[in-house]
Amino acid sequence: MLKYIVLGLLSYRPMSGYDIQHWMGASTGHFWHATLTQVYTTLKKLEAEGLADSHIEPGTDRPDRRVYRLTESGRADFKRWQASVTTDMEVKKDSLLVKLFFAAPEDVEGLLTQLRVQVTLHRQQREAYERNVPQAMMAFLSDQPELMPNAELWELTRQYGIRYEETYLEWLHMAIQFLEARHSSRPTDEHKG
Amino acid sequence: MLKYIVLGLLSYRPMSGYDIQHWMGASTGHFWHATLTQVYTTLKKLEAEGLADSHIEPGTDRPDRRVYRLTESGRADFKRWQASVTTDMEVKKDSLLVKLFFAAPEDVEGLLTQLRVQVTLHRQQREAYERNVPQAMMAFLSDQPELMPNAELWELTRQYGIRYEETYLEWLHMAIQFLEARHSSRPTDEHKG
DNA sequence: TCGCTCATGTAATGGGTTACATGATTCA
DNA sequence: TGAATCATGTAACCCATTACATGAGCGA
Repeated sequence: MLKYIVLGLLSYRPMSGYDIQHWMGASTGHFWHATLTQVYTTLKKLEAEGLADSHIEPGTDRPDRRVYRLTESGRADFKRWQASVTTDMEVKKDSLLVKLFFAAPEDVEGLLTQLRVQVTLHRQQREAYERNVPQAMMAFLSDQPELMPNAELWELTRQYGIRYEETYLEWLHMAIQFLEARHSSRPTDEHKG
Repeated sequence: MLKYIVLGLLSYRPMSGYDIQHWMGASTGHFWHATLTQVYTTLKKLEAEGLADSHIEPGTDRPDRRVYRLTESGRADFKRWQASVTTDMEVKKDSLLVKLFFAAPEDVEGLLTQLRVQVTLHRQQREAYERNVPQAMMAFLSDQPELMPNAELWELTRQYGIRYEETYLEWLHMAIQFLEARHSSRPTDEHKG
């Protein structure tokens, strides 16, 4: 799958591995990410498969860059993938839910701590979608104004991110309220006889 | 991570690999899943690490089963994990969003097809949370009524699943409406939630 | 001086999927 | 008769993470 994000970014313009990692973080980062290592190995594989080619761009006061460009074959492969209909739903793995599911029901305090930390994290994530992501999109567009029509699609995925975080936060509040209510209705051992 | 789902299920009662796969599908299936192969290899590793032990239960008219049971060490390891606070947010990878992000803006028809298929899939998923998941929980509880207090936590994760699917569906409708409007005034099939 | 950004990669390991291999019983 | 359920596993492969290795320039 990372293959297609890399092909997708290269379909906009030629890029180095470093560029790809950078723009991936700013654009698809909230629904797909990868480490730099993975990007470099993916690019190497794409070149071996003939879907991209590369050349070295010497840097004057910066390190040399290996810049990759889509080949015709690469562009065709990407279009073929775009046209294929996605019919499988991948499970969104979430270790917080695993923890909650298998928690000891009597350890309400521990659970509440976990959930409150998540509230902070998901708020930060929502902030990022509202501030950083639009900024990154603008930065990209100022380099390539011809991608303006694509920005509408980017915006749809950003809307998804915002809605997702809002739902997560609402659910967290609900869960916290529920557990708090349970907790206070259960007196501690000291009061029992 | 699968390690902890397996430990979690074994903390309820001793089980075979087949059992674990079965109950995982019915319980944590919507936020974590695994193939049978993976379950068997995970169990083997748990036994090698001394976190579980196993014995063969001969089957009379069915195949023999290798039943695993948590060791003290396994129970301690699981508790340690439960107490550790989850502070990293894992990115929920979604190839549909990748496709949407990198789509050709002029191919509105292709996009609409993709999105409409997703509506069907996510409706099915929502149905599953509303019908199959509660049934599976009941089935498990009828075997082990003492897990009744845990069922409240299971229910919280189910609520998460329902909310997630509803948000996804709302977002899909929004995206479809948006693209239809852009595309001009071509009437299409209905898609009500 | 410390940390960040720029810039490239290899090696080892771990996690997960697919294919392969086997075989009885039950139900439509 | 054919599919589903029950039940176990190995081998090969692919994908992803972490650690390792290098090194210049810039701003606080």
